Amino acid sequence: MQYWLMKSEPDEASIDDLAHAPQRSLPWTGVRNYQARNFMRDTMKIGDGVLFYHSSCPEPGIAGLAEVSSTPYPDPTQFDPKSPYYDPKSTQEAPRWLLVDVRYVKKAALVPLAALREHDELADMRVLARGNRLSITPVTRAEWRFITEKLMK
DNA sequence: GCCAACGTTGGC
DNA sequence: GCCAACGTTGGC
Repeated sequence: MQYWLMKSEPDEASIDDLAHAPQRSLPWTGVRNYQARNFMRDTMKIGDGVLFYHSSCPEPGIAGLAEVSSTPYPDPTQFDPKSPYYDPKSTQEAPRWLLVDVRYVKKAALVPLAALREHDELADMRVLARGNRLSITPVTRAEWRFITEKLMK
């Protein structure tokens, strides 16, 4: 059992969108970074905890909790020429991009990015590192507990 | 809209 | 394999 922080632009997929999706679950489409893909393909397991983070929006921060709800499979958007995530170099035989499904667990009062920065316990979080752009980052059990028990009440 | 930081591409 | 140029991310 591991923990993750996954960024999503709320204009694309917000915590509310996830809550109202069929089965309260959505495929995590659009990741086009190899490191983030590798986390989904190689490391994530069903049931892993997810901090659902809203990025590129007026109030960036952790908006709720989710969980990994599938094993990895090819991201269908890579094969769709009309999709902004279309990848002409990928093939059905050797798909380049794999994803997992993520299921809603709960919505919480937003824990803003600025609030995360206030706590020494979270100082090593990858998402807080200068220049961080990785959309999926591992979270330690201690960080997970601190955020879910102390900051999400 | 700005711009720092980063990942990817492609010429050599 | 190097590295400059380019495109993207994402907070502010």
